[in-house]
Order: sequence, then C-alpha cells, then structure tokens
Amino acid sequence: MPELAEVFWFSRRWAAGVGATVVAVTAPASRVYRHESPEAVARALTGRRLLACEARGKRAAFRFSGDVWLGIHLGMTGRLFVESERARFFPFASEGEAARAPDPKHDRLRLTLSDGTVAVYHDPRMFGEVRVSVGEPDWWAQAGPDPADARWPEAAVAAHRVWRGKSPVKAVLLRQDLFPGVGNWMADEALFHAGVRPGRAACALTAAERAAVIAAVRAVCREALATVGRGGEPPADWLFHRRWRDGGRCPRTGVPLVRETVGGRTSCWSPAVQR
DNA sequence: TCCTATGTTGTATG
DNA sequence: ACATACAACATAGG
Repeated sequence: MPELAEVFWFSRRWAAGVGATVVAVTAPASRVYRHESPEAVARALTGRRLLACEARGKRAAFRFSGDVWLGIHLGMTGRLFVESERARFFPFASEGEAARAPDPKHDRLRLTLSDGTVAVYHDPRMFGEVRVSVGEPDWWAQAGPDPADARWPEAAVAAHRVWRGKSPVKAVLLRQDLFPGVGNWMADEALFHAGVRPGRAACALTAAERAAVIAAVRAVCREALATVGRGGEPPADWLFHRRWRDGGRCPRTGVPLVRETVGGRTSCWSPAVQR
C-alpha cells in the first residue's frame, strides 16, 4: 500500500518507541536483506537508542544513537507498526480487513525496545529492503522534497525534458526523481482530477494540461497527507474508493471506469472525465 | 487453475 | 547512445 502518505503514516507508528533502547533484534534471513546481512543489522542496532522516525517519498528512515541510521523501503506490501497495533494497521481497512491481523510469519524485522515496545516491519512479498549505515546515508541526503512540500521544484519539473518524450504521462508521474512518493493510485488520482488519460504521450499534452497534471499531483499529495492515518479517508469523490473493484463507476459521472495497463502498471480512468 | 496486486531494477528492443 | 518496454522478484487472495 505504501505511497507518500502511507509511508509517512507508517513511519510514525514506530514513534511509540522513541527514547527507548533496542534490547533485541529479530531479523530472519530474507530477500529484504539483499543489501545488508541480517547479522549486520542486528549488530548495528542492538544497544542503540531510537531518536527519530522520518519519511521522504517512499522511504522511511530511523535514526539511532551513535549516528546509526536504519532505512526501510516498503516495496509493494511492506508495513510498519508496533506489536500492540498489529490488528489494526490497515490504513484504509474495510470492516472485514480491520479484524484480520497480519501473519507474524511475514515479519522481516522486529526491534524489541527497553520500554516494551516491539517495532515490526512486516512484508509478505519482500520487495522492500532494509539498509543500515553510520552517518546520514546518501539515499536520504539526496532525496528531494515531495510534491506536497512548498520546496518541491515545480518549475523545474514542468520544464524537464521528459515532457518532450513520448512516454505515457502515467509513466512520467511514477518517476521518483520528479514526483517522490507518487505511486500507482496517486498517479491515477491526479490524472483523474486533471482530466488527462494515463496513456497520453507526455509530448502530446498541451501546456495547460501539463500544468493541470502538476497542480493535481500537488493537491492529491497534500490531501492524502492530511487524511491518511489521521482518522480520515481520501475524499469520497476520489477515484481511490472505486478503482480496485470490477464494475467500478466514475465518481463524477457514473460511467463505468476503464482499467488497462499503461507503462507496465494497471491504470484506472474515467473516459467521461479524462481526454 | 489462473489472474491480479499501492514497486524497483536490470535487461531487451527499437 | 538513447528512449522506451518488459520480465523478474515472492506471496496471497479472489
């Protein structure tokens, strides 16, 4: 599930343990340790005090005493929570989902802290990854501001040469160097609000359409951050609520939504609203 | 059984 | 060289 707002929200779940010390690390070997050995992660973190939990784009960073950093990318199915919250960590859970606790067999990293908090990284498909370093890592220092941030370089993004290429605009929105944190559903959501079909070639957009797309990305990011995990849900008239279901209908016009693969990803759009 | 899945990367293709 | 397309990763659920 993790895109910008969810990653931010997940990273804050671990804030319950800020100030406490890591007394035990459970890190069973798995694909998420393809950059670091589980032993190295356990060695680096044991005895360290958790100081801060942060997120940039789709990456979460945890800072520990001794200037030790833990980086987690949540991939496709990664989630973060503390053990006591295990049963209700679904950000947009329907009734049925809320009651179903994730299987502990997919816990990839567990940090037991001195105050009793157990911080869990859970990831069935293991597309996520874990990194540790001493000192601020490059992947963190070089991460630019996300589209919800006032410092997001909107003018530079609008002028980027990618808009002269013929990649589908959907593929452009998924570029993390330009739109950090935007993933499949947020890209579709922004295109819906901008009135542009995901398969349109980037170079075929008018200047006004490009501006509308960029403004929509910013608006979707801000609204998602304001609602996800804060007791709210994305607005009822968003595509978000209908895009996963067969037979989903356009929230604005009621016409059937279209689903097709664009840029290698399943995309959902309303033919009545998007041109 | 077959298909799909909120992500990224390395490789293939033109 | 360049831009774009796509398979691969691994698992669960419909």
